[in-house]
Order: sequence, then C-alpha cells, then structure tokens
Amino acid sequence: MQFSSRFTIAVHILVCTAMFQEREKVTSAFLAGSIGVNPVIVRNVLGQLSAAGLVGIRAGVGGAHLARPAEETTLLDVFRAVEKDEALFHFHENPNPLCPVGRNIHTVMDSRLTDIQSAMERQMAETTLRQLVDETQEKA
Amino acid sequence: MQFSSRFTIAVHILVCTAMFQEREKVTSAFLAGSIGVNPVIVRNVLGQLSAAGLVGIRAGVGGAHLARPAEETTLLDVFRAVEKDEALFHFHENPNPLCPVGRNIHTVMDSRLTDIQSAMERQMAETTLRQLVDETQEKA
DNA sequence: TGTGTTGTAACCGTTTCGATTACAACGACA
DNA sequence: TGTCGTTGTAATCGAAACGGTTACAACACA
Repeated sequence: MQFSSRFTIAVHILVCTAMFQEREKVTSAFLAGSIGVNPVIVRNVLGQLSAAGLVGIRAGVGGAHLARPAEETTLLDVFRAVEKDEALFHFHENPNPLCPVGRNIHTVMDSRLTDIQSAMERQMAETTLRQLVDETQEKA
Repeated sequence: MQFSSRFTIAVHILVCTAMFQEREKVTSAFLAGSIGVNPVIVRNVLGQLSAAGLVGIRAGVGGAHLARPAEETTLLDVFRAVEKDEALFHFHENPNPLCPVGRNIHTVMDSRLTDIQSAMERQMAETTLRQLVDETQEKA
C-alpha cells in the first residue's frame, strides 16, 4: 500500500510556486518541467490545491500563486486537498453477525483505526510550507 | 488511498483464533465463515501471519493457534506482517536536477515523510491483541 | 489408503494510477 | 475583433493491485 505520488507532487508545486511566483509566470508547463511529469497531471493537482484554497490560478493568462502565507499551510492541508476524503483503513464488509467476533470486531477496531489516522495527521500538521521553502533555499 | 482489507482481516483472524483455539479446530474455512471472505484469502493472510511468527499452523491436520501470548502482539506487528515492506509515500521519480527545487525536494521531504510514518506506527504499537480480545469478550 | 486441510498457482473482473492526446473556454493584447 | 498562450476537462491507454474463485498437489493422521 502506498499513497499516490500526487501528494509529493502537490508539495513540489507549492514549494516551486512559493520560490518563483515573484520572478516568473508559474504555469503548469513550468511546474511540469521541474517536477518531471506531464503538464496535465500538474493541472489536475493544481486544480485540487486551488479548490482547497491553497493557491490561486489565473485562468486564461496563466500562472499560479500562493493564496495564503506559506507559514499557514501545513502538509496536512496539502494531504487533505489531494487525497480522497475517505477512511485510511478498508474494513472487510461482511463479517458474520452470528459469530461473537464477527458481530463486534467493527466496533472494537473503529476507535483504534481512527486513533492511528489521527496520529498520522497530527504529525503532518507539524510541518509548514514555510519550513520546506526555507530549507530548500538554504540548500540551493 | 486506502490500506487493503488484509489488515483488518488479519486482526479478525487473530481475535478469532485467540477466542476459539481452546474449543475448536480453527481452520481457514472456520475463519472464512466468521470473516465473510473466501477461504483462500484467509489461507494467504494466515500464511503471512505464520511467516511473521504470530500464529502457528498445523499443516495437513489443520488448525491455527497463537504462537505467542496475546499481550505480546500489537497492531503494528500485524500491520508489518501483512503489508508489503515499503515506504508509505510514493515519491515522483524524475524531479529536474537543473531546478533548485527539483534538486532538493527529495532530501527536504524525506525526514518529514518518515516522521509521519513513524507517528502512525507508534500509535499502532499502542494496541495489543489482548486488549482487542478482552473487549470483544466483554461485548459478547 | 482415504479424508480433511493447507499451500499455491492460475485466471478473471474491477479499480486506481500516471501518461497522453485532444479540444473547448478563457483572458490579454495587438 | 481575432490571435495566442494558458487552463480546465474529457477520453483513452497500459500497468499494477485487489479480491474472488477454481483447481490441485502436498501433507498429516486415522
């Protein structure tokens, strides 16, 4: 099991936009060149980031820009913008209600599964776009 | 993105085995009946749990049993037994080395991604099979 | 030897993913 | 107003993963 690469692509898009929006017109083709994927992929992810209010896009003329300060966007925001809004875990659907385990397994597990997902999301919220941009600039 | 249902199936298998191993012969058909999936699926997952040392299986005669006390098996053990051993996140593979972002995004993100995965695994390790069995028995 | 079970291989249909082509809609500017 | 570059979106493709299912050899025990 793996998350789709849309998540890291989205992060790449945001870091690039933050670093270049003052100097360049940040188009899907420009981003695709840095990321190394097809421009249509970039446009789709960019659309999700725009719908989530993380970036603004100028239709027609072209170019993306951050819709809010880099310190206010966390990896969790990016994750939620890009991944389908569904539970992380997939439960088998037909446990046998005649079995004491089958009847109760769902209830017993549910709180644990949400705890696990929450732990992951809490850690995602610890990193801001600002930190990623600063660290990238420092290395470059 | 979702984890495959093999994880919850594996947990179901272990709880069932813990509760019934004294009284019944816990075969793949028996488990499949409680879980509501095909016996072959059960045999495959059971094989992974056996390879990880969580259960023992008596080939030929049939029947699974816990290979260690229920308090010593956590959800993390089950997860690792059942999910392929690979990173949780999938990185896009061809970032442009000529771009300061493309060149460094991997390094900048890597530690964050492993932190996120670690947070998830830490939370998984908090729940033991014993807790799940006790809670299921209590409800039944 | 016969029976019940496990371990595997093979195949199927569905879904998801990323890649790609194609084209309408849009905004700016000559 | 007409052209041009860009975005938004639909359609299609091949590959991979999943779960379901059938089939059968290997195994242990009575």
